[in-house]
Amino acid sequence: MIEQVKGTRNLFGAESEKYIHIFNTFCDAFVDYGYELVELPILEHKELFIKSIGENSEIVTKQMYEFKDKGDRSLVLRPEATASVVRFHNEFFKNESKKYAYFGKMYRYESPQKNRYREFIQAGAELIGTIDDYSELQLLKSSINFLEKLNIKAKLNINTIGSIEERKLYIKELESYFKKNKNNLSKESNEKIGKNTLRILDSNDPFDSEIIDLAPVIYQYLEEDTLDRYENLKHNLNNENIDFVENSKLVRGLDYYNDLTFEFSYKATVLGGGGRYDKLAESLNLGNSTGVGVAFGVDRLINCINYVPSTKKIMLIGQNIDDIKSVSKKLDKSGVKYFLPIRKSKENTQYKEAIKNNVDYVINCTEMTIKNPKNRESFEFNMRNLKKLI
RNA sequence: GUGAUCGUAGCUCAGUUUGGUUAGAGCGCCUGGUUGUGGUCCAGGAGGUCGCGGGUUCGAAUCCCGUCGGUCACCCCA
Repeated sequence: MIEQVKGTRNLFGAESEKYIHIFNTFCDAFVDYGYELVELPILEHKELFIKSIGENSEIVTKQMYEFKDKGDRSLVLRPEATASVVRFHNEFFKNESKKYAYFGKMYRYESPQKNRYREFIQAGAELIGTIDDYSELQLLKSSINFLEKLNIKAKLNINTIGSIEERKLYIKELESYFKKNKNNLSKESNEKIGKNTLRILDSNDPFDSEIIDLAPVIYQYLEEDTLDRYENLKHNLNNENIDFVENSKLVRGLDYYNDLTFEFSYKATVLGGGGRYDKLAESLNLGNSTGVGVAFGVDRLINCINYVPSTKKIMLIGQNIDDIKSVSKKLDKSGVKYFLPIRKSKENTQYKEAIKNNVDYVINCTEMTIKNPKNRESFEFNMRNLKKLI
């Protein structure tokens, strides 16, 4: 038997219903509020991610699906979309400021487990061009609105990681601190010293916790301007009554962020995150647009929400096509949607099919009756009776 | 990349310890009948390369090796 590719997912039944609901909710929260939906290619040049995410990042060194096409181009399946959106923006709207929304598949070659797939879906939003603190605020507000519409009470964690220069300084200090204490750090963390020093802060090995707790905090290495901007954001959030937790150890996996970084988590799961990326366009040689963005893991949202569709399901049954046709014509005219039996099987079989599909009303097109299979109520079929029920 | 665990019918699983006719069950599916305040009941039927490949053996679902896939954890992340 041909098995499915490792780390891919088939969304079906209740899961695909959730998928539709999440997409619709995403459009309600972002697209309907002026974020323009952009459907970008899954294939991109490898270079785009090396120059944006960072040469030494885990994603670039280990996790990209890459190959040469027949024209000898080095292509990859996109591991994330922010760099693509920045590429798109600067290709077509270089001197403008715009808001974007995207919803699509991403690919990372990792070992799959709960809430982590090799082919996964991200829903994200980006504000690109000349942006400011108000841009950050509204992105966070839209994100919270999105999660609330999905009935998720997520926790917002925020942090500032300063400019790239400030961060360099901090990393240097952190590196020498960790080197001094390397005997009290786990093997994994030791391997990261010098290569991925910041990421050590993220370690959840209890052995590391003491050293990490006593590590120098980034805020000591930031310029007054940077801290002012951060204070300003916190002020704005408070002003909007948005709950957040400040976490000086919040370090995100992509190199291009500066100043603001944030994450939305629910229980132990990170549902989404993002931040500011003012130098991303520059590092791609695409100009000097600034930006801020968020991305949500749609698979994680699917795994986390409870959702029962609220529209009533109706199914028509009957063995005579003409009978069904006359009823369906009336429903079509009123814009009422319905299921049809998969074939002209016997009535009892069709009735069972309706029950299996969990429909709310069955219309028997031969008897011209409406039946509720849950409580066995029966009504004469006409549009007035039906409208009363749905 | 590392580790644990699983893989037999569409689904849930028994059978693997101790190798032995033609590999089973329940549910589901199909056909016919029954019921018609319709989900019941009866009869019949379809459906399996026992994940895949190799090895040991007279003989492998069963033992050994490899591999692919699922689940989970580490790592990392959304």
